[in-house]
Amino acid sequence: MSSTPKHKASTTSSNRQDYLKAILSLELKGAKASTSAIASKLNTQPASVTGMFGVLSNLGLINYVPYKGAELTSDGRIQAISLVRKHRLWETFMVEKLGFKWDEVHEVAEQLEHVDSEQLIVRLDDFLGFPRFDPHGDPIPDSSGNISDRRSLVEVSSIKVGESASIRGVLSSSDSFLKHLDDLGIRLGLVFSVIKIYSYDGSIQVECDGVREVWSKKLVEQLLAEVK
Amino acid sequence: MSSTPKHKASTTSSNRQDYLKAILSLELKGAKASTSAIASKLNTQPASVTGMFGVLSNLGLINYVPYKGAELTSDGRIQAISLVRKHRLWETFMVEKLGFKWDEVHEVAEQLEHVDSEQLIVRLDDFLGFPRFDPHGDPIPDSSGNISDRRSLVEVSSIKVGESASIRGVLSSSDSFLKHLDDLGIRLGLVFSVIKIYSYDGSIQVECDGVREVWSKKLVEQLLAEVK
DNA sequence: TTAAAAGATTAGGCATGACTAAATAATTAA
DNA sequence: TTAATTATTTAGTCATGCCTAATCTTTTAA
Ligand SMILES: [Mn+2]
Ligand SMILES: [Mn+2]
Ligand SMILES: [Mn+2]
Ligand SMILES: [Mn+2]
Repeated sequence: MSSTPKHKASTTSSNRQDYLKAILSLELKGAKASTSAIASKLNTQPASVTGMFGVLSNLGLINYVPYKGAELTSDGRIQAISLVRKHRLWETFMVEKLGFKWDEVHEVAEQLEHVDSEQLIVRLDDFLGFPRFDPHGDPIPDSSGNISDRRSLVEVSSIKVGESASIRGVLSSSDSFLKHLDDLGIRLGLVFSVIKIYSYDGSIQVECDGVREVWSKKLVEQLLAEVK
Repeated sequence: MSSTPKHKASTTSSNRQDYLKAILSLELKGAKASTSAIASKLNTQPASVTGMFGVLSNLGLINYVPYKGAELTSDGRIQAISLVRKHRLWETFMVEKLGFKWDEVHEVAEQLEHVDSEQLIVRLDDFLGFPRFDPHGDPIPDSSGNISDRRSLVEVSSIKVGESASIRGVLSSSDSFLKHLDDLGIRLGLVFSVIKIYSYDGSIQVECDGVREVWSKKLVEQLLAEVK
């Protein structure tokens, strides 16, 4: 039992961690981490971001030039990537082990990612079988911070006849879509092979567990898979 | 992604939750929640506790009379018990699913307990099979806040010949003790029956999975079990 | 090339919680 | 019953972060 400031004096508060993560996500998109961009991502005000940029800069986590935005230093990048790793592992845990839907886990992971324990993540990763992608198809950085390329996942609609693949993620999280997946028994990790492609309407015939089914074009355009 | 104050405006900050939990733990021991007692539990100063007592009192979570200490209101009690429930479920998760030792989980649970999601706990409880005791033998409050009596656990040393029981907790968390349990293959949930009690040295012969072993007096005095 | 618009920073505050030192109650011992 | 000791509260600060309004900079458009 201990009050908040004591919970293992982590180097960086959960607040600051979220800023680093927000900066990383912009950098990965090739966008500049301006105060207004970060403010809108974090639901805060540009003036507050300016203040935090000063703090993070003093901590050596970003390079900040007034009016020019922020860039992660290698220290800051390491922390941001570690946060992303935790976030995605927790999302995977919630979906794979606790039975949450793909669209229900983000907010909670946003909290869980800040739990400070190296061992917890090492063991969680192991428990989950070292997953490489989260339930949304986003890559999970490994313990050294390497992020595999999301592009190694493809839309199911682009898989060739005869190829086998496993479902790894989704591009939409609408209720109706997730419900439809449920109805069809399509879940993360499902292995299937493409038997036939119907050019008439873009639907495809697949085989899963020895059973053949047809998936519509609309469906397979929203599904991500890893080809074997 | 969102900055701390946004993480789902929980009614009570994690800080305040820890205060409520500290007060509960004193009340359960029949002790008074004085500012100095709470301060020492939370590693803070009595003056800080006085301040927080004012806040919690205004929120209707405690009754506070200056110089007389604090008492939980029924609202405060509900919140404190809910926190204890989360804490113990997370400890159980870490030990049973992630393979942590019994003495390694408290600090991390101290953080995890503050993750704010009703569903997360409902599903975690289910995933764990609705455990009634945590790895330390402490009862896990159910979702209505009922706490079963810890006294329904007994020291293994007090079990009669012919009775069956399952290991539910420990009274010590010393490294050497936990290591010894490991060596003997004694783990949470292990089912055994008492075959013989040796009055000479207080050791007992037990049968687990059809195999007979002898456990020393020192060992069985530190082990808690639930008799069938 | 300059004026308006958009973007960013500073200034001045506020809320939460913590800390130290000083003042005040409540206990305990004489 | 009084004096000393111990416990608690108050007063005055500090650090984090957030907010609004005002004041720059930088861009964009005339
Ligand atoms: Mn997410
Ligand atoms: Mn977060
Ligand atoms: Mn806690
Ligand atoms: Mn415990």
